[in-house]
Amino acid sequence: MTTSASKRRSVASLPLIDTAPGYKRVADLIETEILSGRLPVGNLLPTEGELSEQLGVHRSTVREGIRALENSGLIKRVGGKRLKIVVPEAKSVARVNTRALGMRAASFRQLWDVQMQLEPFSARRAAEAAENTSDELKARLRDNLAELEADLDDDEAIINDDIAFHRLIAEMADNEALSLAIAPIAALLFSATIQLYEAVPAARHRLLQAHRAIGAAVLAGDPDEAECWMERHIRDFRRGYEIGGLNMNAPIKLDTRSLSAWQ
Amino acid sequence: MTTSASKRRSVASLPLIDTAPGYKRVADLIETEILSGRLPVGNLLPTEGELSEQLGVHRSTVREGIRALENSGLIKRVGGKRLKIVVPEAKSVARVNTRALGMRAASFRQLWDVQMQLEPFSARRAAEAAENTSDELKARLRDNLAELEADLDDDEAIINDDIAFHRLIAEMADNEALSLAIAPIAALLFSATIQLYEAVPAARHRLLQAHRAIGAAVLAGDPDEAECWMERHIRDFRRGYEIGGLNMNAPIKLDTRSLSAWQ
DNA sequence: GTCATTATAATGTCGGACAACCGGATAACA
DNA sequence: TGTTATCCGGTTGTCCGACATTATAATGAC
Repeated sequence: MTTSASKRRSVASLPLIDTAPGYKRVADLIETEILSGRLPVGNLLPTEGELSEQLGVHRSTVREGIRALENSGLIKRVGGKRLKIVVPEAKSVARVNTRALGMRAASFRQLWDVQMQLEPFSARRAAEAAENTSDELKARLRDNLAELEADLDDDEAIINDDIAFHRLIAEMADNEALSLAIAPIAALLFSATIQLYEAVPAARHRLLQAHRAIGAAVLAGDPDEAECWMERHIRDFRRGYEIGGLNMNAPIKLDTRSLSAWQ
Repeated sequence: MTTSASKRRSVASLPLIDTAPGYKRVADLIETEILSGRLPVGNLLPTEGELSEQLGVHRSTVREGIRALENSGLIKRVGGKRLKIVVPEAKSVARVNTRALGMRAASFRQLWDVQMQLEPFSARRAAEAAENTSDELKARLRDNLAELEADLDDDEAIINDDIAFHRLIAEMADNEALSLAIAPIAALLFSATIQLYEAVPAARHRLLQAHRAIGAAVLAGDPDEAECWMERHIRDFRRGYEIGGLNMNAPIKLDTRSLSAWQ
C-alpha cells in the first residue's frame, strides 16, 4: 500500500514519476550503483534476499532485474552461485553485437568495408606494441598458427582459428575499442565462408601463409610489414569470396555457430 | 516429476546433460527460435502463459528467461504490453557497448585512434550514397545542423547534437556494421569533452563550421571533400583536447549521461 | 461507421514454499 | 597432525498460487 501510494502520488511539481516496471528499475539501479562505483568491481553482488529487503520489492522482482543485467557483462557467476561484479569483457559483449549485426542482414561488402578499415590498423598497432606484449599473448599467437596448420583439413576448425587469430591481433594492439569493433565483424565474416574453402581449396594455404607472415611481422615489431600483409590478406579474402562465386551483396546469414564462438 | 526425471537421467553415452539453469535455457531457446526464423521478426512473442505451458516450466522461469533476452535488442515492448520480435537497432546495442567500453576505462587516445579509422570513411560512404539517401534522413541532417547552431551556448546540448551528427552520417553511409562500431565510441568520446568547451570556447565555432562543411559535402555527394573535412574535424577534435590540457592517456570516465543518450 | 463501455487476457508483483547446491565448520579417521 | 567424510547454513533455482493493473478485443449505443 505504501509503495503504491508513493508510486502514484502526483505532486505540484509533477516530477515525472517513473512508470517503468519494478524489475527494470531494479536493473537500472544496480547498474547505476556499479557504474558509480558504490558497488565496486570485484565485490560480490548482494544476495537476492538482501536486495529484496533493501529495495522493498519481492525477490522475484529482484531476480528479474538481475537477469536483465546478466548478459550485459557487468555481472558474472563465480563458483556457480554468487554473482560477482566485473568489468565486461569484449567477449561477453561481442555476442550481442554479432547477433545484432547478423539479424540486420549486413552484406559481405558492408562488413568487409569496415574490416578493411580496422584490420590493417589493428596489425600495425599490434606490431608497434610488440615490445610490451606479454609472453603469454605471444605464445597464444604462436599456438594459434600451429593449430591452424594442424587444422588445415577441417573447415570448421579453420574458421575458428581464423577468428581467434584476428582477435588475438586486436588484443595485442591493446585497444579495447578496436577489439570490440572488430570481434563481431570477424566472427560474422569468417563464419560465412565455410563454402569458400570448399570452392577454393587453395585458399587454405594462402590463409596459413598470410597469417604466418602477419604473425611474424607483429612479433618482430615491424608495423609497416604487419599492416601491409594484413591489408593484402583482407583483400585476398575478398578475392577468394568473389572467385568462389559468392554474392558480395547478399546478406550474410547468421550461423548459430558463430554465436557459440563466445559461448 | 517427469521434468526432473528427464533432466537428470544419465544414459550410457553420457550425452553432456545441460546443467544450465532453466531460465537460461529458456532464453537460449527463444533466441534460437528467433534466429532460425521459426519465430519470425515482426510477430509477437507468445505470451508468458503459452511459453510456460509449451516449455513445461513455471511462468516465473519463463519471465526470467525473457528478461535475460530483453536488453539484447531482439525483443521490444509494443504498446506497453506484448513483446514483439524485432531486428535489433544499433541504438539498443550501443548502450551495452558504451558501458563495456566505459568500464574498461579506455583512454582518449585509444578511442580516438579507432574513430580516426572510421569517421572519415563513414563520411566518404555517406557522400557516395547521397543520391539514394532518403529525404527524411537528409532533413534530419539539416535539422541537426540548425540545432547545433541554436545550442551553441549549451554545452550539454552541443554534445548531444555532436553525437547525433556523427550517428546520422554513419546512418547515411548505409552500413550497419559501421554504425554499430562508431556509435559507442562517439558517445564516449564526446561525452567526455564537456570540459573541452569550457577550456576552449572557440571549439564551439570550429565544431559548427566543420559539421556544416561535412554536411554540405555529404549532401552534395562529394566523397573526397566529405572525407577530407571529416578527417580534419577529427584531428581538430584531438588538438582541442590537447590544447585544453586534458590527458590523452587517462581513462575516460563513463558519464551516466552518455548512456542515457539512447535511453 | 464511430464512439463509449464492458469483458477478456496479459503483464507486473507479491507471498510463500522447497529442493539443489556451494562453502565452511565440524567430526572421524589415519 | 593432516586428511577425509559428514553435516549445516546460506543462496540460488524453481515452483505454486494469487491479485491488481492495464491493454486489447468485444460489445453495445448513437
